[in-house]
Amino acid sequence: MVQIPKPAAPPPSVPRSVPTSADVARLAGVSRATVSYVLNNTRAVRISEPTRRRVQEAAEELGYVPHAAARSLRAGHSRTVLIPAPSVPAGALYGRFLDELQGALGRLDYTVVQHGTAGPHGDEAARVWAELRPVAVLVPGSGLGPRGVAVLKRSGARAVVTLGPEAVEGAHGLLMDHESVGHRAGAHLYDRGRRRIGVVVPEESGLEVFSRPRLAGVRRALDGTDAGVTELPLGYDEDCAARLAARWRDLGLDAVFAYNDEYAMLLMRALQDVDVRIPEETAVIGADDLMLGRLLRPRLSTVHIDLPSGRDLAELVDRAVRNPGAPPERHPVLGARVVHRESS
Amino acid sequence: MVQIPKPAAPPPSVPRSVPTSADVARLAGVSRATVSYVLNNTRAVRISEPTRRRVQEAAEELGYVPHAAARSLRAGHSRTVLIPAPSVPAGALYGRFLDELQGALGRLDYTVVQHGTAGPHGDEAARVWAELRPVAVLVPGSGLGPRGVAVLKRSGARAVVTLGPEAVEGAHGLLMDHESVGHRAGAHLYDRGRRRIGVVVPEESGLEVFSRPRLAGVRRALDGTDAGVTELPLGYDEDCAARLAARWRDLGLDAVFAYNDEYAMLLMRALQDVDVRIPEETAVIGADDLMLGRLLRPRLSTVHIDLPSGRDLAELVDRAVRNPGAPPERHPVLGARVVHRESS
DNA sequence: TTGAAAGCGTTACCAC
DNA sequence: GTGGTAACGCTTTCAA
Repeated sequence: MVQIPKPAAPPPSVPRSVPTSADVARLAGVSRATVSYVLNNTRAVRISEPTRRRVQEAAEELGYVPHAAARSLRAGHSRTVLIPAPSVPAGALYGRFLDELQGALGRLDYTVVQHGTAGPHGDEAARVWAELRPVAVLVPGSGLGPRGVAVLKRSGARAVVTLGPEAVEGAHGLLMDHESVGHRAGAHLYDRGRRRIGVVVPEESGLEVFSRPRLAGVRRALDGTDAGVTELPLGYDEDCAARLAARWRDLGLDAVFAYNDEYAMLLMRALQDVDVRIPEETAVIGADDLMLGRLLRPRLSTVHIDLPSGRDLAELVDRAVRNPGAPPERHPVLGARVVHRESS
Repeated sequence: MVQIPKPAAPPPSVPRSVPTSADVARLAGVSRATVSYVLNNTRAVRISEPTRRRVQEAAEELGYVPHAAARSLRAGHSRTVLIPAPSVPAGALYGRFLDELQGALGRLDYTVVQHGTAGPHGDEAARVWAELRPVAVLVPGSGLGPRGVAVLKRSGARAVVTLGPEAVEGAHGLLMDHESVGHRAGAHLYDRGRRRIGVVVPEESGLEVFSRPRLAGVRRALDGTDAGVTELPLGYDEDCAARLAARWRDLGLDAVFAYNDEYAMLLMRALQDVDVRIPEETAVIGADDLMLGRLLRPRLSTVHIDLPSGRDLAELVDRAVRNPGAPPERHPVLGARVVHRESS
């Protein structure tokens, strides 16, 4: 059979295939090099104005769009910052933070890509991420170990930043100190004279990364005092909350740290429905300082967490990319502080 | 100066560059082709077990990870579904929907990429998206016109699906019928005997796409009746809400459709703070049927919106990718219905 | 000022 | 069974 090297004359009315720079060159009557020069505004080479125009018109007419993969393959690097989508429905706080971060990275000329990892987790997922050859990877939550970091770095990632509670070897870290969130909450309740303190632990899987250190923080705050801590598993669901509220008086608690503001709202409502007076009978404190806490009655006390601005984190990434040899930066995210309102 | 073609012996302790399949082949003592066969489990070719093993061990040792860009460049297509991050802080409803969709697409073996477009909007942005050569693009909100769709299709996107309120030429569409959301709310309030109806219109920019049709829907519901509609601009902010509440009695309204549950909560609280009785004095209804509405007192009436499941949308995408010639599917998202609780 | 050609990492088609 | 080789789309030296 004869192999036809190229379809002789593809009817111009049906441009089935995606136009390439070669097509543009052909139409403009120049070489592919010239097309590249014109479309990238290469300063080192001067192209005559008429040629320039012909190329631009040809590109326009064909609807030519450069192929990012081919470009970065040739260049040997990309400016893609990969942010795996958290496997856990993260809170509203994280959502806002992410938006801000995306904007800031965009302004530094990075392309932000959020990758929804369907299957594998942790170090498994790192291999998938590495296939995309990002220049930097920002990993929320925990789950990535030193092995995963190594995989990413070996495949060209110049910066790996974890946003989880603990530092990972080889990676920069924004260390969310959830333990101190719990500590602040526990100390606050203790100072207000509470001694039998409940701590809500969400039943939703994946949230343990945050809830465990928060619980530990409360424990540490009350360690060596006459106060006791009771763990309260709770699903994010009206029924679960109602069931917990139903046995509230048997629990004999005088305060509760409700993991975050959303769980606090859920629990507070359930308690009010069974006539537990807040804060007289039971004090309630949440965390994250969401708007909704201010709208509740009584107004919800909360632990405000000072996340770094998206700009700060974007600059950390940029710094790390520019200087990949530098030792990992570890930024403890401080600034957890109690906002005392009416519920405690 | 003499150009050295290849560094003679890069010290194996410092593998500075990213390992390629050629490196694996070299280490295993086979050709690149064989490496490809082994690592991709190519059925058509049988590779001897010892060779197989050698290749796998070499890949393991080098920490080889295939280069997705090179692969899809060679293959001529990718399985990337691009979802631009909405320029607007979308609500919690959309967030959950997106999570579900990501999972469903992942299960169909697509790679979901959320692209945070920093700068340009609409058809401008389409060019940037097209550079990534996605097999499908899912555009939330409006802003993409027929030109943008054409750009995407010409650069190889086999499916473009818009999630906005109106159909776009050439694109499949999940038509969020926000007009009928407003219509349902308006009709409900009218049926409850309300005649002077306020409609909250968020001041946050970008939300007009949703708020305008919702307002129009209320207007249509009350058209030709003795009821009147008052537009109420409101920023998502306690102060704005307080200012609006302060002049509430001057407005003389007996009902309000608060755009969505979050704005409803904000406004309801502000009204209660100035002793406007709900629902006696003013009925309040929101939209989106968020959990928080059930937790408010009085319980918040709302318009529940039946979004298609992530699985449904994933299947629409898959169908469209498999059969790009098919005419655009237009799915009106129906199922807006009032959930009557206590606030109206 | 423009063109020819090499090469980025991968895979598929043919020979051996 | 295994190994060359070409090609995907792009940029960039080098040469004309």
